[in-house]
Amino acid sequence: MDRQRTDKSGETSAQGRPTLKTLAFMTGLGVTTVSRALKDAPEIGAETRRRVQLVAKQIGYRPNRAGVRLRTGRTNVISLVLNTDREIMSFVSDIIYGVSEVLAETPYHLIVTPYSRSQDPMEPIRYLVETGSADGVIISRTQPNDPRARYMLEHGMPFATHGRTDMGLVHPYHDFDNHVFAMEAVRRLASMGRHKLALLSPPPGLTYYGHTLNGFADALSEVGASEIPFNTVSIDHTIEQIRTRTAQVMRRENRPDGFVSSAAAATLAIVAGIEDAGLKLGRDVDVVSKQSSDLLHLFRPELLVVNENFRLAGSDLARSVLGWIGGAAPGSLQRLVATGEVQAFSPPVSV
Amino acid sequence: MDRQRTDKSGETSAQGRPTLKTLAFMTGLGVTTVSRALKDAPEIGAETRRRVQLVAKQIGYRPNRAGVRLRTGRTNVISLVLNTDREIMSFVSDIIYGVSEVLAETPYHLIVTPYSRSQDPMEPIRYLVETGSADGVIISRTQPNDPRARYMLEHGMPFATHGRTDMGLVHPYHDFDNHVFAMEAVRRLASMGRHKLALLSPPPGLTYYGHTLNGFADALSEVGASEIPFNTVSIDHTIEQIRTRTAQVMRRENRPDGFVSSAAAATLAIVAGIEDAGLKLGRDVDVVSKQSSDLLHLFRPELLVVNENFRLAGSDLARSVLGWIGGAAPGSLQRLVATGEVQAFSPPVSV
DNA sequence: ATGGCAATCTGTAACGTTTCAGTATATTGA
DNA sequence: TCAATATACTGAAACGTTACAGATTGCCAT
Repeated sequence: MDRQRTDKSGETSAQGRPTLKTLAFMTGLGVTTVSRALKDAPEIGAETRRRVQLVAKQIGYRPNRAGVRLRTGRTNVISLVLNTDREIMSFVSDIIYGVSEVLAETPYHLIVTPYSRSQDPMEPIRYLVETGSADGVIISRTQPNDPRARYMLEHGMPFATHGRTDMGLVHPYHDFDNHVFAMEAVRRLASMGRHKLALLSPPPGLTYYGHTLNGFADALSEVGASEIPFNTVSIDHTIEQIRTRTAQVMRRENRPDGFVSSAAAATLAIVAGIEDAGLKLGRDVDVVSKQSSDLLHLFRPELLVVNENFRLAGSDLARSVLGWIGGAAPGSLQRLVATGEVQAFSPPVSV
Repeated sequence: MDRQRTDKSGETSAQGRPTLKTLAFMTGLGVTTVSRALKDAPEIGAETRRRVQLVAKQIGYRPNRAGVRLRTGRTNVISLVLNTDREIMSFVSDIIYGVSEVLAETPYHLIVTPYSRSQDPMEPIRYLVETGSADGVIISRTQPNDPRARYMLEHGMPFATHGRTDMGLVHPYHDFDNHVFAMEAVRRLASMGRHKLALLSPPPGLTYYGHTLNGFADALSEVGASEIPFNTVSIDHTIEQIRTRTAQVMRRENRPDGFVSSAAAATLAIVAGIEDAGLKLGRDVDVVSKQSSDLLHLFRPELLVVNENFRLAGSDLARSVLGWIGGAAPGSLQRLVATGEVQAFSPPVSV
């Protein structure tokens, strides 16, 4: 049995939603004419065009996505590829909101394609490309030599990355300037008299790990501060791991008097570790942290923060992919966001 | 020009991905036979079936979604409808992870359908139903008399709600027992000698607002405690609003000595407000809060918490919608999750 | 007049799938 | 032996869309 009762003439009987055939019947034109009239094709008379569009609006015609997709191969879908087991207190929702915001004005749908710990990160990408399930893809956790970017470039799938790559290939990206972030953080700590600094870095392997490390190192030598190694943990470790590791290092003789943290959740753990060791934030040690929502000052007003806007990242990434799909040069769709200044919430305690 | 070069026989030339026609050509069968063999139809010979399935696996055949969708009307899509401007420190990512987790094992894709402050919450629902863009829908921010649920029920769109409705209609839901949560919270506070309690409630209008209020009231009378009105704010208000309102109420003579908070982010604001008023958590006042990730004890170890698992909610909701689509009785797909016990992280200070 | 041409419009086919209505062959019952 | 029937398979049509290759009309230059 057929699920829809549409008679040959295209007259919708009761339930079926209108199709081109319906419009053709109502206007007395052929479906081809209707189709072209709706997309403002040049060889359609001005009056016919207006008439068709009016009727279409009146009866609430919406093109059938499956029909378009089958015929043209265009899916009107953007896929956001997400790792589902990193990042607590996650920025993921912000990115999704940002992407949604942009796609809402377009015929595009957002589909979320997950992959997990156990999987090859290439798997969802291959799936999307092979099945042609999306017109464009957004990926995060970008690596300097990212096989996903290379693969999509080779296969002509438009995409945008959250974070840059570093393999001489040109593609849209949105990135936060973590080099400058780390430098500003170090400078700020130095200006407060902190000169033995530890860095809680992003996970090694991701591009911004390098950016952060370089910025940190550059600023250290600029201000003449020294590094206390803290590289056995990264922001990908659990809260507990970071906390105990921080407590350990804070109990040592040569302990840091300043921390730079690349993520808000991790900062909670660092502070907890500091206090576990019997030390006090703002007196014995200062911490500069990135945050994506304005909450850390509630946690400890002594914290110094730099804001990273993931919602902006999301909308920017969405616009970039759409731009590439629309024919723009991928090289023109790259954006490096400048770090805002380091913000304090309580007056600094003199050391 | 056609985007794909597939000759009449179905032999894929280079780039095109295999279709039923390809399989038909390779096996020497008709497309109908191949189609039926792949879905284990009874009138296909056992050997043929195995042969077709083998070849299909070998060449990596995947049914074309647009083809299936056009022909059958099935989209293989579940839509998660989200409000994009509530909830900082949002549980949204957890729900998405939970849903993804379940859908990953199925042919279903997850599409995120947003709506914002300015829009009618019915709009995305109508869109989904009218365009048939999804086989099932998940909604949150459920109301006792929810027009979205009613509409989808009337139009035969399977769905599941995060939170219950209360209009005598039966549909799948996943809900956290906020009645019990509020009761346990009050009991715990009372057991610590706190008897003037304030409730930071969910936004009025949502179903669990009522559940929470009732649980709070029931327990108040049970333990003989009294309520300090705190209903000019809800967890939907901004951090700043909650903070200043808390500080106000804490400066009054008849101030609360205990808070029950329905959301973790709001709890940060409550504590900030308490401290703004020069009072101390654990000494002057205790706070019981729900949280969805295990972070509040880092914020203030004196906080008392109850965990709500949104990832579980997501996977549960996904399973429910799939179940309904698959023909299960909607009434059998309802789940009320019991509240875990109130957890403390530091020994209670005697009052 | 006639051929050419621009301006509008139209029918057909195809995208990949599933369903309907068969067809061909082998098997059974009388 | 012949018809009835079960088994295994098949072609055609349809879902809604767009691209291709016309078709029709009127108008102008020759």
